Amino acid sequence: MPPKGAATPTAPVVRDLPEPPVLPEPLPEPAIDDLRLETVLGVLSDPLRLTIVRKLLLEREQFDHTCGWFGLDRPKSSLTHHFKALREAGVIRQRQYGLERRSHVRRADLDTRFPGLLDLVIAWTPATR
Amino acid sequence: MPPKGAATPTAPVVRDLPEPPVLPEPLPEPAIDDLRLETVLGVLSDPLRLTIVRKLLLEREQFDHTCGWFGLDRPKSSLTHHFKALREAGVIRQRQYGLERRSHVRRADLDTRFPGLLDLVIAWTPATR
DNA sequence: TGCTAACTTCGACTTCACTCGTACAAGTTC
DNA sequence: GAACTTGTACGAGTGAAGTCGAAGTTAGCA
Repeated sequence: MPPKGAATPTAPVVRDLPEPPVLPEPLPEPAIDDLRLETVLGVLSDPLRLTIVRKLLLEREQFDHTCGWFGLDRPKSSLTHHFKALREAGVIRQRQYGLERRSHVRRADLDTRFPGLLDLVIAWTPATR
Repeated sequence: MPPKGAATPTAPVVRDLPEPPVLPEPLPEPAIDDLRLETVLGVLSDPLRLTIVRKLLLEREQFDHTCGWFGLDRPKSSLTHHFKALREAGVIRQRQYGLERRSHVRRADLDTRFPGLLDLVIAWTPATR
């Protein structure tokens, strides 16, 4: 992921950028050494959450995405629940951009602690029934 | 422990049961193409079941093992529950040897469908607390 | 100042999974 | 056949997790 917090010599006067010049702090999440396999597996054992993580991995991972970007047909309160579960298990990182809460997969951390796991998520396809 | 299913010729009357084959048939289990990642992850998200699978993988995998072999400090009915869950998810194969029901990991099937997953189980260690 | 959008928090409901006691079944051994 | 061993089946209790409506919070904006 490219570091975009570098102070540019040209002071930004344009304010409608999708990405603020300073990256917001991530919401509370477990440190890489606190990631637990059983917790990560448990949080990934849900088809909806597998869909979320897989979509994050496949499409434009270099950017964060809002909850609404996924186009999931669930109430917002349900989505909040699942995104929170993913974040507290250490699978995704969430940052607050003004009103929006954007997410991306902690790919480097997961590849370090559980190599190959995200490849299984990418290869996953929903059940056909 | 080797299988001891050899029928003794001193049996007075052969019941109307079929002659036992060399290797007992596996208990009902999903075919390899029916293995579902979300189901396998869900069944492996339990520390006790991770312990069972990891022990099967690490110690003398070439043999089947009975439930009692694991030395788990749980009632038998609880162990039955977990072994059944593992078998129905496709993680282990169980065969009936007389009184005993022996289990081993479906390593080849899992490596084919979910490469790298069992390596994560082997590398897993229980939480220290 | 008030409206809107994006998301959270709360709470209730439901469903599901884990735990385990009890009873039962099937081989083994004496 | 009786006792023992190994494990299953059933069912109840408990707690965790998913679902989602309703109300609240916050940032941007007119």
